[in-house]
Amino acid sequence: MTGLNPSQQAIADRTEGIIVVDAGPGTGKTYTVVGRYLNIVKKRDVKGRDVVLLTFTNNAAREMEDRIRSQTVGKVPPDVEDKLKSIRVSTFDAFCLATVLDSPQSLSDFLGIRETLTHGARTVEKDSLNKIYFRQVLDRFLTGHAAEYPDAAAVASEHADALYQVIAKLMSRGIVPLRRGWFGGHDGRDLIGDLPAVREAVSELPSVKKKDPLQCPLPNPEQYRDSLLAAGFDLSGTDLFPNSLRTAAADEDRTPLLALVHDVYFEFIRRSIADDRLTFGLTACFAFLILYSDDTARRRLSCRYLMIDEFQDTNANQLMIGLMLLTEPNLCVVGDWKQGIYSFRNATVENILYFRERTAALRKFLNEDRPADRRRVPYALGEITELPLVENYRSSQLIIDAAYAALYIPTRSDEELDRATLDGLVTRITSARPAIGTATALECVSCPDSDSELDEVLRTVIGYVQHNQICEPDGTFRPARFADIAVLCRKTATCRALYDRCGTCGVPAFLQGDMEIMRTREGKLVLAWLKYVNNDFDRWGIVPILADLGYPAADIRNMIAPPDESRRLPIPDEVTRQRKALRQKRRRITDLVSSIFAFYGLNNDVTQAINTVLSSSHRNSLLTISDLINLIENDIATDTRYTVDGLPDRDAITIQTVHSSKGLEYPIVIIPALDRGSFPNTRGDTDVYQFQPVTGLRCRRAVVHFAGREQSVQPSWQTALVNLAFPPDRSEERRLLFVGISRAKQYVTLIAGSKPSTFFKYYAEEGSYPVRKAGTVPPHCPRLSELNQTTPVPVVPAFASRRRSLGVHDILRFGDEQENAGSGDEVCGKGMEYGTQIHLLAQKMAEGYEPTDREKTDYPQLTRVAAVLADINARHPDLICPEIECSLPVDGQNVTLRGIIDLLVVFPDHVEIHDWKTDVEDRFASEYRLQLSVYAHAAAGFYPNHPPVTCHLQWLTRETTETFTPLPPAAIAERTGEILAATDPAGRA
DNA sequence: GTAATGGATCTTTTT
DNA sequence: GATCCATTAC
Repeated sequence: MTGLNPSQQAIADRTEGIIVVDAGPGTGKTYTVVGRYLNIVKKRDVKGRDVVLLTFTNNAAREMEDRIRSQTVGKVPPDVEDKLKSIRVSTFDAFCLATVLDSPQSLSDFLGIRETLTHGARTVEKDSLNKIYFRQVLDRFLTGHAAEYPDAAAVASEHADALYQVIAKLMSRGIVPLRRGWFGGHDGRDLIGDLPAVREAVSELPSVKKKDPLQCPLPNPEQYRDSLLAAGFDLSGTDLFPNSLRTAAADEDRTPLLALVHDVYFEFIRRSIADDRLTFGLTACFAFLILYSDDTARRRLSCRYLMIDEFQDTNANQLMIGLMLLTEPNLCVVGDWKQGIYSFRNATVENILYFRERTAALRKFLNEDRPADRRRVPYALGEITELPLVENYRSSQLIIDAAYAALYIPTRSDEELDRATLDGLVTRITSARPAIGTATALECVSCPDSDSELDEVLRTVIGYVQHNQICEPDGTFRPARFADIAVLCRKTATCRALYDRCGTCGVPAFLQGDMEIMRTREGKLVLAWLKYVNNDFDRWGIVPILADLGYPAADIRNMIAPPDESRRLPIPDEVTRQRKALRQKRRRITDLVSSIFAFYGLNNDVTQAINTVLSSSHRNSLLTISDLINLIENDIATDTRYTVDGLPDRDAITIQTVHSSKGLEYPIVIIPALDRGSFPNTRGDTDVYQFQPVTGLRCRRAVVHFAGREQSVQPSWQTALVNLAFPPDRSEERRLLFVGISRAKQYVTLIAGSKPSTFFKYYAEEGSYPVRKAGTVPPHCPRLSELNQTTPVPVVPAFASRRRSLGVHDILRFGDEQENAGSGDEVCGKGMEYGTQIHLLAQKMAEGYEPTDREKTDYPQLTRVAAVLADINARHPDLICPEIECSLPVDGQNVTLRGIIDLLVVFPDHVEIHDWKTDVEDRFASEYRLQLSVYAHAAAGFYPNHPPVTCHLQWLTRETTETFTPLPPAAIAERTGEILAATDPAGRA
């Protein structure tokens, strides 16, 4: 490969041995990895299968593979091209899942569990569902065993989520419960921690200067009064022996806690295996255990060369997997500890920072029980070479230096950072973009309050677009566009607020990442209109609508509830007219929602997402407006997030979190809300269960027994005291700022509100960066208010090129007979709740669940479900898959249909689609046939050989099955076209 | 002058 | 719960 710079070339050329690559931002990491990969594959004695490349995201894996292909097709000898057919590039998750499904028996053998995972094992990605599942496991377990750990069980049942989290943390470190005792973590000793070190740290806490009576280093000692008294400390005198208190905290007896965590953890694993239910964490942990315990499986999956990308995002478990995978010491890890921002996912930058020590220790652990000829890591680590990438092809030197400065800023006034240590860890990089010249700056803007902060962001955006020049890779300049600008926020809430402001001010923007879309302006407008349309008497539903239209608060009050009738104002015509129009659509929900957005001229990423969510939420039952209102309110209440994928197909700024900006680059970056408490976030760990190698496993809550047999769960003074001696590490916040600033090529604006954080103050006060006055308009820049009027709102061009996503239900027609919904065609006349419940139970039954008698009584249709499932099982299918999402691109239309198949059954020679229908009558049968046909064609697409697919309408109430072959794709395309013509605003125009 | 104290304010990130 | 900051105490 040509075009590699010397530091890149050195890495690509060193194909053997163990290499740690420090790849700073914008240094051409992917390029180098691909070059190195090809150099390895070109070797005569290397087969395609010998090389493995592991990444974290599907995108990264795909990009690596694409780049490898594009650089080789027709450019390398045929034998090399041949090797690339067996290329092994995958994500950690995918690799681990394959490993687990490869040898499920070894896993059960190792753990001593009777049950085994089957090929039908499914990964549940949604963490909220996993927490619910864990809670069930915990509750069931405690029912029989709570008495064995009296106090610990009481705390656990109150804090199931926290227990789940700490167990996930243990998994990521390869600490696993065996039937007896622990595996990994020095046979569980890590859970106790390094007691001498804890004792010493606690005893070195600053001496007590505070007044009596509680001579105790704890802040707010009063809240521990009860537990200290219960623990036998004498609080009567002025002198409370601080030293004995300290030792007692360090040496707290945690035997019951450890026993409980062990047993619940083991039970969670056992039940997950029995239920064929995986999480990301379990899969990774299981893959590790299989590679550890099954020599054959390890050899089968092994490789001679391994490269791991984004190595700063790995955890101990993944590093061990990597070490065991290799048969030779040819490991290349690539990453940048300065961009390690995923500790909440249990990643640890120590893997790359202290690579030498960690690999040596892990290798020792993995080999210690084995003779020399049967080692799991069968090679010596040998020399470990550290090779940095030092040339940055993205940013100006000014930006690079500003980013590096972030790593040295204290997060609170008394935090002391050791400059020398940091200097030792930091590899400096230099800008290789001289063409940028002086067209680069970092400026600071301080605002009086957080509301004007949003305006300031927009003002800054407009200033950039009007005045700044962007340096193209070839060195030429052109005027800046909206699309050159990214606003990177610490919190999603800020992203959302900003997006809303862009909407009202007419600045084109798209929101990226997982967002609480129901809390956006769009979401709130839908909710307000639905309420207003749904209920004549809900006068207050109209308030947000009027406010959004810009009516003054006083006028609104006089429209809704005037202090006296003489002041009453009429509801504006535009609103009543719209309400009337919407009321006529109240039976066509999707149409209704689209009309609401059309009223505002809104058609964007968020409206798309809301449309998809709302239309896919109704299943075969019909959705009422009340159902939708409930759904939205529930989503708001539970902070539900949905993925908004904005395609940058128009000139708009990007709004996203700093986290999701990793790996991306923009000419201009604005980082707002550098406010105290927010960025850096100073909220400490409040998880009830905590685990760190030094302090071990501890719990922040304890049961306090009062004299009179009463008891209650209170903060644990022991844990509080220990934590006081180990202040929280906020270096990740610095790295986050590093990531944010280093996304920029030329310009950065930092914005803070009335209480700027230490981060902001550093740049504004200590650096030599320009400070712009808030509210002042940059020269030549029109005032925002003027801009509001002169810029046509909305600045939303047609979305013709955009691929639309429709729910399958959107293309179904249920006719106007639905006016009678609730009496006739609504599922058994019992509403959506009923139908949803049956689907939920049917799903669980397909997974082996036996409904309770109560459920059988409440839902008589379940008998039919059981019969259908029994029939399916009797025919020995390869796979039964309930509730699987599918999507079908429609030929000739720029549309993808999405839906959820109730039950997908795979046989060796054909595939069946089953759908539960609870309708009393079959009047919608033809629509349902269309629905299942969509599923059928989507399912056929899963399989490369396109097996024949049959559809089965399961009429549960009528106790019949209707089997048919799917309608042709043309029928689906025709209907989709009709629906689009009727609802697409562009089509009408 | 320093040290203690109370009040106000903030409260994530998601393959 | 952690942090900063203004106020109070001496």
